[in-house]
Amino acid sequence: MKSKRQLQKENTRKKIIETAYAVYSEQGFSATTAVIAREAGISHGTVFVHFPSVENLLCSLIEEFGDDLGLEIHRLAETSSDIEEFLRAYLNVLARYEKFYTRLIAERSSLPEDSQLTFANIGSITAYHFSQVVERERKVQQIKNIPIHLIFNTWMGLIHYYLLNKDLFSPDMPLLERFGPELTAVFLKLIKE
Amino acid sequence: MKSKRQLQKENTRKKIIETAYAVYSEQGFSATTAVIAREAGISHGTVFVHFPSVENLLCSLIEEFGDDLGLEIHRLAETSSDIEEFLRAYLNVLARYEKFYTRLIAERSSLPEDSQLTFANIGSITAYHFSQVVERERKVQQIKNIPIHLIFNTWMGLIHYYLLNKDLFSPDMPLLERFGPELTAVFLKLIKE
DNA sequence: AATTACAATGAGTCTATACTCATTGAATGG
DNA sequence: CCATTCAATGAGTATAGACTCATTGTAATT
Repeated sequence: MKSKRQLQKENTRKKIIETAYAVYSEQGFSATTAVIAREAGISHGTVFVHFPSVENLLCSLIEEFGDDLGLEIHRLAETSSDIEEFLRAYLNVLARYEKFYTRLIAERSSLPEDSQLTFANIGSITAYHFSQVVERERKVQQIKNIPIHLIFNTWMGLIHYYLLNKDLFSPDMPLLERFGPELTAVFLKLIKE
Repeated sequence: MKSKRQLQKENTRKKIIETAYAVYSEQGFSATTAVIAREAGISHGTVFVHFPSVENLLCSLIEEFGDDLGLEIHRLAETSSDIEEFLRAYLNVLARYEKFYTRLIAERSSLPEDSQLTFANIGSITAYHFSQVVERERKVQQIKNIPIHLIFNTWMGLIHYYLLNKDLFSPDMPLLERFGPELTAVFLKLIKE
């Protein structure tokens, strides 16, 4: 049985994580603890009651995010019947996290090393499931004779390039909503014989 | 006729630009003016005699870099006989600036707005010449019926993705030297019928 | 009811780094 | 040869932002 205090503490921790997620999504990772505390409606010092450092907060946040995203991608890889369906579904999931994900890829190099590693895991998981789906597809359809990791990297490169240049391509609406279908179609056209 | 003083001043300015270029290439743009001054063998205050702010120094630096790179790409677009030759030559030029260029794309979002705009110009110039070369090629060879800007963005996405993940793909040697030819070959295979 | 534990507070400390400016000494010009 | 200019200096200032800790008030325990 959880005491009132424990519950309160957990709530506060959750509140910080949620607020940090929202604030970082909007302002990027240079947002300060002061802003997060204000938005969360708590005092500045409280952040450090729950997390020993911003670095630690950030890492917890990315870990949680990675677990979520990884889980969804895993599910997609199992349920999708072909590569087209998988790519579409993948972009739909990514679209839900678009702002945060875009911040991650845009500012990755300025994150603490721990956070970078945690984020790199998300990449590995995605690569793994992507490869599975393509291998399955190869038995059914003609896909160009190109190493699978290069096919994957072309896909990720294309999606990341668009996300990173959202200001250029789709300044006024979510990028994946605007360009997801077109990018999927073009990518499929490229990899097929 | 230039006085000894003018020469001295120009030299110091050049020295600062060169040193900043080298330091930023190695350490990223979070490198401090203190480090640049030390490496340049001048005192800290001198930096601010020549540039009103780090922001201004950075912008001058990127402008100069962009002019160089733009000029070379322009030349390549005119001299290359086909797309394969152009892409090869393009990567060779980029390889000379690899470290700095990679820092730019990795840390772009944390640069001051001026610098981001200056850098965006480099992208436009590249896109323009790239398109020219592909249009020329289209008359000679079968290239998939895909809008040219998407072909360009796929190429840039692929190259940037590899540069941004250099640690993963080629931690111990320049990335473009290691992967340039392979990436060119795969890209050409993708866009041809 | 009294005592203890502890989540939360927020004013205050510490550090990093951009930027300033009075001073210096060499180059320039009359 | 003296006066003036100005590039260069580097100790000093200002600011931002992470992190601390003595204090507070409420929940838990006795």
